[in-house]
Formats: sequence, C-alpha cells, structure tokens
Amino acid sequence: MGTTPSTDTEPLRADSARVRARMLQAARKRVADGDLELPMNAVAKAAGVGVGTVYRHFPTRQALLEALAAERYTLLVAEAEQAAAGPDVAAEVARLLRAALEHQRCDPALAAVLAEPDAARQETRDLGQALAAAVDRLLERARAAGEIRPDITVDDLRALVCGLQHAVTVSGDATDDRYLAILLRGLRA
Amino acid sequence: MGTTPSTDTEPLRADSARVRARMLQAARKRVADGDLELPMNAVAKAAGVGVGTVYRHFPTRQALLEALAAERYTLLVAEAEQAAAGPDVAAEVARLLRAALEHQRCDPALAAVLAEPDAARQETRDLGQALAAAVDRLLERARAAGEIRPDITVDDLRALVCGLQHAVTVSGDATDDRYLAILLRGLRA
DNA sequence: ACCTGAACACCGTTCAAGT
DNA sequence: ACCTGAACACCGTTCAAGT
Repeated sequence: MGTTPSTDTEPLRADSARVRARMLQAARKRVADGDLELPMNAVAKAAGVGVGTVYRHFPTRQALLEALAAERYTLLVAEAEQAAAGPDVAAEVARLLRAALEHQRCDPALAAVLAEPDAARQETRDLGQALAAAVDRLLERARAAGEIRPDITVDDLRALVCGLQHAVTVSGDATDDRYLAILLRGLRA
Repeated sequence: MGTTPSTDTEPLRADSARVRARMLQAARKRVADGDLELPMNAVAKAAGVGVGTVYRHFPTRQALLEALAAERYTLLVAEAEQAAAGPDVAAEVARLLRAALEHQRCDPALAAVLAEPDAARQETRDLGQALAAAVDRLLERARAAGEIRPDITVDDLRALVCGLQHAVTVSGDATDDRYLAILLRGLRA
C-alpha cells in the first residue's frame, strides 16, 4: 500500500489532486442519483480519466465509498463527541441516534460504510475509532445513570442504528421519529 | 404475462418441470454458498440450460429470488396464522417475531423478498397478503389487550423485523435474542 | 511518478434459429 | 410450444505503453 495516494497523508501534487477531485465529484453525482454501485469504468468515463487512474486512487469500490463518506462521517464523530460531553445523558443519546440516522439518510455511502465492519482506508479506521471512543464515553455515563441496558456495547449501538436505518428504508413512509422512539424505549434499562 | 410458466398455476409439462427444478436447485446452491447475486448466465450454466430458458421461467432476478423464498415464506405465513389464533397475545407476538428472524437468517432470499415492497410474482403477492392478514389480526388483539403501541401497523412490523435482521447481520456476533428483546420492549404500549 | 486505454473475462438481456 | 446459444453492450480488473 506504499504507492497509493488514497490515504492522503501527503499533499498530493496539484494535477493529481485535481484529477482526484474530478473522480470524487463524478462518484458523488452517481450516489446522489441513487446509484450506490459505483462502476469503476463509468466513474472513470464520467470523470474523464482512464480506469487505471481510478484504481490507483481507490484500489477498491469500498475505498471509493469510504472516501465519499468521510466528510459526513467526520460530522458524525463531532456530534458524538459533543454528545459525550453534554449535560443530560438521556437527551444526548437520543440526539446522537437521531443525528446518526439523519446523516445516513443524507449520505447512503455513509450508511454502507457504517454497516461494513472492515474499513479499506486508514482514515476510515481512524474515524471509526474516534466514534467508538466518544460513544463509549457516552454509554459509560448512560449506564452509570441507569438510563440504558447495561449490556449494550458500542458495536451493538452501531448495529442497531444501521438496522433502524434499514427499517426506515424498507418502510416507504419516512417515519424515522417513530422508529427511533421505539429503539430508545427498547434500550432503556 | 400470459406466456410465462413462472406462476405455476398450470401443472407444467414434465420436461419443463424438470428443467425448472434444475434451475431452482442451481440457484439455491448459489444462495446457500452466500451469493445473493444470482447471475442469470451462471445459473443457466450451472443448471445446464440456455440463458433464455432461465429468463422464460423467471423474467427477473427478483422473480427467481421469490421462487426460492416461497417455501420458507409459506412456513412463515403458517406461523403467523397460528400466532393470530394463539392464547397469550404477548407471547404470540414474541414467538412470531422470533420466527420471522429465524426464517430470514436461514434463507437470505426470504430476507431480500420481505424487504422488497413490490413483488414480481403473483404467488408472492398472495403470500404477502395472507401474512398481512394474519399479522393484522394479531396486532388487533395486541392493541385491544394494551400490549403494543396502538400506532404500529403491519407494514411497520415488516420494516422493523427487516431492520432487526439487518442489525443482527451487521453485528458479527449472532445476538438475535438481545436485539429481539430490545424491539419487543420498544413496541410495548 | 502518474496517467491512458486496450485487452480479457464475465454478466445482463434479446432474439433468430432450432426441436 | 419450448429450448438453445450467439450476439451485443457493459463492467471488473490488469498491465504494457505513453508523458
């Protein structure tokens, strides 16, 4: 993995950065149009680059998805950190789950990334760790306050939120709030 | 839809039935091997028939999936009808949801079919209607007994069970029972 | 170094030709 | 009637050749 620029630890050369931005833009457009498939050939053509270039920057469809999701993932981590520090634990749990649902709804790529346990990019692993740390702090407080079932782990919460998102998708009617209320009630100690 | 034999209302000619069975067997093998993609060409080759024959019997990947899921779907409907008639409403709701989870876990094709609102085959629509009718009777009783949130509809329950199944899948650990308990608690009036 | 795009394998889908 | 499989378009992935 030493030759791929996809981890963007180094400031890409200007032309490379431009090309990369074009690919991400093309991919984002596809996702926005409701196509999570992200065919590499199609992305390449839409971005006006050769297929090999797409593969060089994103060795995997998963890597491309993660790059797309990174921005919203970062927002979610920030909200988790706020929630972990917020005053009213129960309210913070509710706020965070609602935010997670909302972010997944706005960015299907994020929903896919959260549901996939093995991240392809280092950046995604870092985000996942930061998220887990913040949620763990929140859970600890919630447990101490007797506000949540003591057996719930960070990973349970991740799975349950992904499931809730799926439930909202399956039901045509956008009834996030009711389903969220059901989950919150079910999580109570 | 007048020329397709896929609705099996008429007793297929013997050779046609044989060919059909071979295709279903090949498809089932793929699903059992964890591949829900069901490439028509691959199914055809595995079944030793021409691609056109697969398309004739199953005009769509969705139709093929539904044919695969029909058997377990039928079992699920039977359990729903038992549950609707059972003595202890709360226990029947729990039993039914547990059964739905279990059937989805055993047959990924069923999970896909339950999550898809628009059925491709008439048989699937019939099963869906029978299931909805039974679940509705159960819900009516549960509401009357004050055992469930009164706003929960049959479609909510379908979505929530699909979501729960997804949560179990996302979490590597097979923790169905805990997640089921959370949902049941959340559903209480 | 980085990018291009031809090349090969595979899948979706149709349809003319066989029995 | 039913089945076959060639045909065409498209996508995944690699890699030799260009700059």
